[in-house]
Amino acid sequence: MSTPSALTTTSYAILSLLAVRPWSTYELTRQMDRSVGRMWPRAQSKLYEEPKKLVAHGLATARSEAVGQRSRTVYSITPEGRTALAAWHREPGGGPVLEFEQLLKLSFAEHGSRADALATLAAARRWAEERNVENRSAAEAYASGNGPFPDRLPQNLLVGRFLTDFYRLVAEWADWATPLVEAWPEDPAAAGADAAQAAETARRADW
Amino acid sequence: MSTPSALTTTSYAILSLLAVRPWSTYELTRQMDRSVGRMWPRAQSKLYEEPKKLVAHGLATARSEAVGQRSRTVYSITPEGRTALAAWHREPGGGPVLEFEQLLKLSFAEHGSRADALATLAAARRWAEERNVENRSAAEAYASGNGPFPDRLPQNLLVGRFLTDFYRLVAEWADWATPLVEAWPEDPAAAGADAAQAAETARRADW
DNA sequence: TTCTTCATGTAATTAGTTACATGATTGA
DNA sequence: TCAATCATGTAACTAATTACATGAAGAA
Repeated sequence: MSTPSALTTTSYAILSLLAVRPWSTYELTRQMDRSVGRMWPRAQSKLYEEPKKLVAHGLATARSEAVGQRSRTVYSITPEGRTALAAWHREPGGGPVLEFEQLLKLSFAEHGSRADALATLAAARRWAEERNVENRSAAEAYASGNGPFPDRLPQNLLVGRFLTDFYRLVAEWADWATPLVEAWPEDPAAAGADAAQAAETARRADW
Repeated sequence: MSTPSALTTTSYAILSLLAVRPWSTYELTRQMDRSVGRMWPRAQSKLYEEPKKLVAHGLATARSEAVGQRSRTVYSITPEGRTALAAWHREPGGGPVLEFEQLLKLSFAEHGSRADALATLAAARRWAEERNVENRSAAEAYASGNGPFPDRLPQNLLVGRFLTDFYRLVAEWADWATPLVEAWPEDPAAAGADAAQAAETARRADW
């Protein structure tokens, strides 16, 4: 039996959840969908693999429960797991990494039509609206004291504010960009520059 | 010889660059560092692989140039490549995907110390500052009409505004969060909720 | 009783990263 | 002429995704 592969940020994300309380794998996938996935998105199947690694490292234990005929696995953190988490928090941690395909397309809008660019902007706007719907419910629940894990409110506030402002940023950016693109000619390759907006953007970068 | 694997967003990112002008692979890596990498970050080595795939698909051609004793490869887009790009622009495109390890850590700050959390916030602040330095230069160059590819200014304006506002968001968020965390007790697990800030966050999600 | 959705997991594939290697160029 | 940096590329590895499979529970 070889040594298990090194822990990744994804491992620590799951270990962090286990430090709150024990979860079954399926419950972990739900949490990823809702909370952790907003800042560390991963596919479901990962969440069935990573806990096994945690167990191999001695940072978690697995318990099998019966649900009808089939079984499910519930994971719990160990004291060694808590030690590992504390060590992780002492390390720097990476800044935001953004992947934004729609922005990539707009960046090369001259190879598509103006209508394509407008559709892309509309999709980005919708994305922000959809994300904000659940986000708003969560924020309101917390504000009225009805959120889950009320003792974790101070931490959730930090996350909630960032995401709230991020969704807002996307929506406001799309609203700002749409009239600009509407003013383009049919062929974006022939679009002219908006000097005022370029100057304004430079001004906003000056802080 | 089997059919080459399907094109990914990364393929189209590179194809988009080739549509602007031919580039050597190394030049492509520079562009990724500077421009495209801000919204579609990929490792250098990818940029040596993907163009080969484009050639296999007939979307680009490779030409070998001599540089002293060694050779370098310069890639150009084909008419089929331009057609493929146009088709790509007609498809929806994904919304922003954010990976933010520092935020993940703060989200579970109760498993570290208050000092850890403050260090993480400071690192996020620095990250935003560093990104903004180059970003500001680019914005100012464009605003004064000295940017590269001046005919692409309208597109670059859309990207530039988003990134400018994003870096600003990170910095302002860190500035907002720091005094909150400073007010925590030594052990973040014992921190109390700031009801006013929770209410304000809910308000900001209301649009 | 059948259909749908919830719940649980595995297998195959791949996109992407890290690490390595080395020639060319330039400036001290 | 040596060191450092720029430039060019390959190989090995793995984290992550997509696709698949199937049992349980509840609704119609």
